Amino acid sequence: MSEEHRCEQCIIRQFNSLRAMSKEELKRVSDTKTTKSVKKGEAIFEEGEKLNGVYCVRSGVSKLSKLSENGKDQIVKLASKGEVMGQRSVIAEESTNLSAVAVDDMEVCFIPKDAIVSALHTNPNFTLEVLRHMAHDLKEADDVIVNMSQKTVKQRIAEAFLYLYNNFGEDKEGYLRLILSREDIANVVGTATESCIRIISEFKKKGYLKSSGKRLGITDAKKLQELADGF
Amino acid sequence: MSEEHRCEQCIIRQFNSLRAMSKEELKRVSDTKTTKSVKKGEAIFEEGEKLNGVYCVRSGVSKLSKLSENGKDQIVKLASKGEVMGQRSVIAEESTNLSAVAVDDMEVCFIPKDAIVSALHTNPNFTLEVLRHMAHDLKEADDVIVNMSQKTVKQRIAEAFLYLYNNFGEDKEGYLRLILSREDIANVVGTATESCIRIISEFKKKGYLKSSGKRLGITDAKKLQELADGF
DNA sequence: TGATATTTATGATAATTATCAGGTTTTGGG
DNA sequence: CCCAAAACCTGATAATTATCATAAATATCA
Repeated sequence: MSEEHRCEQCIIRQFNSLRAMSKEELKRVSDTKTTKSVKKGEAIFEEGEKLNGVYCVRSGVSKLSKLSENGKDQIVKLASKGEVMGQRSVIAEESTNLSAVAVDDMEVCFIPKDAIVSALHTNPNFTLEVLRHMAHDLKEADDVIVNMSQKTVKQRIAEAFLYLYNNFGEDKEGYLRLILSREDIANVVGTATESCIRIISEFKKKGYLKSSGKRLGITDAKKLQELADGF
Repeated sequence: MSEEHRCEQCIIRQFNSLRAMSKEELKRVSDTKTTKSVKKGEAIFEEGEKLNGVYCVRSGVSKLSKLSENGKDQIVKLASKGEVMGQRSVIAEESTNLSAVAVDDMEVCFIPKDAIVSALHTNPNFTLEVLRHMAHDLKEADDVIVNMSQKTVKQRIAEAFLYLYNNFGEDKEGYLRLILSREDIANVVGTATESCIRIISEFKKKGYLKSSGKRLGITDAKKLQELADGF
């Protein structure tokens, strides 16, 4: 299975910190990694687990979420092609605070921690690259905090659709490529599923969104943007 | 001014990533750093600025906040002794997304970026140490996101007081050492100032909090904890 | 110290959002 | 293809929170 792809040739790598690795380091990663298929809805890892490595997404999308006491999931991030999941846990040598569940059918590479950790100790370029990524993630997290506390649910939902459009694009008929359930959207935005459904219906009536089957598409991005910005 | 303290002897350093620096690197930091007093209410840097270095807090507390469109500040973090501010901006070579304003009278050391950046490129231990700190901050940020979206204002205020107690302690009479205005507390919690005041009044009536002048103290930590956890 | 500004407080009301309860539609597996 | 399960939808209502208005207490400083 691990003969299928060599990391050295993997294009995915260009998108993440692994590109800062040396030939030798990459070889080691490639020799120890395993590729894994994950069906839609399956978990890759669960909150509280100790991870023995990181997961590099080859295809598909995973939701990273955290359960709260009241039983609701808060989706903190959607990880897709090229993103590495579980870094934080490996770096800080703690158990994960997030669960990763496949939103799509996925292909992920599991890279045992040893190869990562030893590179972190010896290759400052790699470490710095990981650090840059994490700095970026932290900035994004700050933005999310501000949005959560200062914007209304309606604004946050408008923003979520623009996010889905910008990060995952749309198909030829103008429907968002990433298909999320209303419940998942609610969990991204941090609201009740019913409230989310109600607002999506409203947006459809007003002509900002369209739907066909389970697919949703944006029909008036400008209006959504205005809404998200608070007019 | 920079002769006042040598970083090599500075105890503060033990609390942050600088402890992973070599003797030579520290010497360079110490030679280029400047110490600065900041009066309560003064800004250390403002959102959008490009930082030419980082600020290491020697004493006092600073709020790191972000302005939202509606004119409200969201406080994302309170930085105190030993914490380094502005790292993210320097590492990612972007302008800051946060403003830093003194909550107390403060003493901070400004460390020009060159000394930091060159250490990041050559000393993997230092880079890794910074990375570990950032991984920790990111985990905390995720927790904040979940709290913001899943907990009520009342729960978040209860939590905020426990946070203030755990991180800054109390004086001999049992009042919180860090004195924040109701508005600042509201901005930490992400709510309207009036709502914050109302809930603090309620907590005082119920005997969870006490106040004297501008000081506030916890009188029933257990109840606050139960409240924060949702009974 | 007294005048002024700021902060804290509280009431009334409106807006937002969650919850509960019942539907309908859609989907996926046998 | 059919049937159960899941997802989606809508209404009624309750709970939470924001907003506006106004007053009292406190801090600041000339």
